[in-house]
Amino acid sequence: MTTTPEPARRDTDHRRTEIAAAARALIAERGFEGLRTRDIAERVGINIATLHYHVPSKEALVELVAQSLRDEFKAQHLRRSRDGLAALEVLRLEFADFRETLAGREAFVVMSELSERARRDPKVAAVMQPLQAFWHGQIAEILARGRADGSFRADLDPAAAASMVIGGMIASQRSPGDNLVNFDRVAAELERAVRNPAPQHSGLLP
Amino acid sequence: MTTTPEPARRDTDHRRTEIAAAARALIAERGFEGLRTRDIAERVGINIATLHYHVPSKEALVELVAQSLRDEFKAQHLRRSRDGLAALEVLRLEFADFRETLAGREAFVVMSELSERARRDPKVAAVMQPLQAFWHGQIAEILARGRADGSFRADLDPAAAASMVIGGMIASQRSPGDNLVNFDRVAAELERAVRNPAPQHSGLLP
DNA sequence: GCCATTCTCCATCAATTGATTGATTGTCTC
DNA sequence: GAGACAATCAATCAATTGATGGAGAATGGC
Repeated sequence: MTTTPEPARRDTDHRRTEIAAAARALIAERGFEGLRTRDIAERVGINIATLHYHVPSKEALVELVAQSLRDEFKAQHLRRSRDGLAALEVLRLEFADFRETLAGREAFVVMSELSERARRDPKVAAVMQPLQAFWHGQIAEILARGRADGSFRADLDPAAAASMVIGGMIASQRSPGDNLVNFDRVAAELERAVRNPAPQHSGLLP
Repeated sequence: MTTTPEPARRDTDHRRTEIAAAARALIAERGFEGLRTRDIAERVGINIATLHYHVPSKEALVELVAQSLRDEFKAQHLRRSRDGLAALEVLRLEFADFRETLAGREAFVVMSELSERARRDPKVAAVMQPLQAFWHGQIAEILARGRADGSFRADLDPAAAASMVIGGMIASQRSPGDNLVNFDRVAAELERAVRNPAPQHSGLLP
């Protein structure tokens, strides 16, 4: 790998992917404060100059990391088909998606870190904000559908409840103890929190 | 202030407070990545060497910031008396407390930043974790009380629901639009999410 | 008045860090 | 094989940054 010089072909995309992966790992370990271009280059097994050849600046590097995370979430979301499922079932798919991200740990930590950074880095915000808006919108839509078909509470505010759902999932990771166990408990509670306590019959209303 | 030399009395505590305040403001503006001891000293109006006289190292400085935030939250929590209030009323006090923190903006951002940093800085974790545990425990207790007296759902999981409440409050700040408006919407939704849809009469149960 | 203590600043260090320069190697095209 | 291009590295720069040493000024106790 490192000793045998790889074929000097046009693998800029490949190198950028490697760099993004190394950067993500380091961000997960030390946060943005501890992120050093040298460390990234070392982990990839290349010279700093080579790193700068593929990614011109640290700013561009952070943007690259944000994009790589966004692409991963997009791909993950598309992996599970939502066709013809009831609102509650789709909500459970969202839980499953997030649970999967949690299991890998790294992606979740990097996402938290990026969300924080997006507060003052417009380039990162430009990547993360649409992602978060999409996520929030998806869940709000699920909740609105469930409210309409009577499976969720009639007094549900879809947008506000979406924040509650997302926030609950994230906050479940701040408690001590096993991460996945905590998540499952909160997910179950979220389900009870949005379900209709007095579900309608499938028929019409007067 | 800067021209007139202040009386060189034993005001180390005062200086440390000033330093903590300046550090908090700078963390809110630029995050931990952008936190420079020189900038803090400049904002306080003292020399870097003087800063290091009062706070020996940057590590100690971060710890100081964490402590100052913890003390503020403690003081804020004690300001409102909870005596003799119903569970729902106490929950609303928690909402009011958080809303107050939000209005100041800085404390909320610094808290988020510190929570992130606590992940890999044991000294920060030692300050922040008990604080978060206390907050979570308080809310879980309120929820358990409300469940017991029938004002909250009977199938409530207090610990999980506490994560949901805290997470919802925090997540309300990630949505676009006015922060306080978003918070109020989510707080109202959280209230509906935990309330008992079929409240008992005030009498006994068989 | 004298001295210890506290607080402050000027000057400076040593290390770190993002970035660049110039040269080298291998591959593809013609 | 000559030229163009992609990819890589060793060496180095300039700026930043946390931290220190030593000296000066104000205060309080005696």
